[in-house]
Amino acid sequence: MPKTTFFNLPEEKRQKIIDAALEEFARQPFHKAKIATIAENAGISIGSFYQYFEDKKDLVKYILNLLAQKKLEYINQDMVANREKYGFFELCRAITYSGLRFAKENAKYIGIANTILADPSLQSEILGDNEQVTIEFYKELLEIGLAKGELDPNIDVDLVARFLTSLSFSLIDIVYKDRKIDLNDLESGIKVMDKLMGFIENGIKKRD
Amino acid sequence: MPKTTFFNLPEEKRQKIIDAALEEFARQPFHKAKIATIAENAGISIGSFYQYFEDKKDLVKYILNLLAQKKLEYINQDMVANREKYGFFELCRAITYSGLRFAKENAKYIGIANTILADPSLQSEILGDNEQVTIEFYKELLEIGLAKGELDPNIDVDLVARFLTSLSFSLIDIVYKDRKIDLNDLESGIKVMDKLMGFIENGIKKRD
DNA sequence: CCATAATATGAATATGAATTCACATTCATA
DNA sequence: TATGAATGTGAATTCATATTCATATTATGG
Repeated sequence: MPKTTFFNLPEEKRQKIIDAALEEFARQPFHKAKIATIAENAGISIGSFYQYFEDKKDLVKYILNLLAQKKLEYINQDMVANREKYGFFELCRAITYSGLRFAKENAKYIGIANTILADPSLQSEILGDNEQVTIEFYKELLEIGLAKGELDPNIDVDLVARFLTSLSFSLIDIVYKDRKIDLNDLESGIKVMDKLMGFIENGIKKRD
Repeated sequence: MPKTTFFNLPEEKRQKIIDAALEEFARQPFHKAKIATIAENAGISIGSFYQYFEDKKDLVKYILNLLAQKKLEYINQDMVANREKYGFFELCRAITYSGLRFAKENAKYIGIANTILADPSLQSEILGDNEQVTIEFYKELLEIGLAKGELDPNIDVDLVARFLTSLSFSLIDIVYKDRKIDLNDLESGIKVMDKLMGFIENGIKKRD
């Protein structure tokens, strides 16, 4: 957690620091990202940086949390809260779509988590069980879908949940990495998503 | 490329160095991996290391090439050479299966490429178009499948090829990361694979 | 307007490796 | 077995950065 001094800062200055950090971590992996660069781009001195943050890890943790939070804001909270009211595939589509919008609007930053997590020693410490949370969430959706008879009762919930999690990351990857897919044109992104959903739906929906 | 001195080394010693490097790069991302540790575990001096390799990058490139080569050896060369003789899904299964066997037998090392490539500055330099090659390969298989009428003519070859590539990485990921799936029991790995293939087949095969 | 606290600063210091280098050892050949 | 070229060595050097700290500046409230 940043020190209180950081939170005492005027909004604008705080944002400038966050932006500079995002910029740097998007460009470099943790061990190459320079505090000096971040400080310079934020228009503060190195000393000030240490006034605000415990150390580099403190900053990175904070940045990752911000991103996670931001991503959450993209998903339709009503749907999540009332998940029983919606169909499984409907929910899946909505979640995937929100992921897409997030990726589109934060293209520069979605690589950060991956870059950071490439360091096994940071993995456990910083992100921990974030992925696990996603898997659990999908499992819950699958259980609901099964109870409603929407899904093939033979599916292995655990396995499919893992797939869905993995697929959603893949999707982001495809949209993010491929220059072929123009992020400014959400249409094409949606096409990709529909393809993905088609795979899944065909794979696990209940057959008559 | 390692210097000639490296290739003059007795097989055994060379292997020891490679093993030590694999070990270290599997544990640490590029910038944290220590030459000193590699040298020590290989039973050579740091000085010798620089007798054999230009620098750290030189070593990493070499190691990644070795892994890529090794992975290739796992796929059925006959099937690849005579790809027209086999069905699309048959080929997909075989390729995925070989990836699985590779993962099983090299569990420790399959994270290396990912870890290395998390560093954007190494990405282009070291791996470059390795992924592109995979995409192209799948595209070719898809074209053949289309020509034979095995596949839904409406699929977007480019997009599906990207998916297949991404999925194959996901599969490895799932098998690799999840402790739930016991790698010593290839059976369960095959089950995962069949699930995956089911998704794909249902998603893109020709319907009557 | 002063005193004290809070904040800002960047040069100085600490740290952690990569890389070099001067010297030691081994080995192939005469 | 003598010789020097090839190889081996790890302490010393260099370099890049995180972190600290003494000092300056600014804010606060009495």
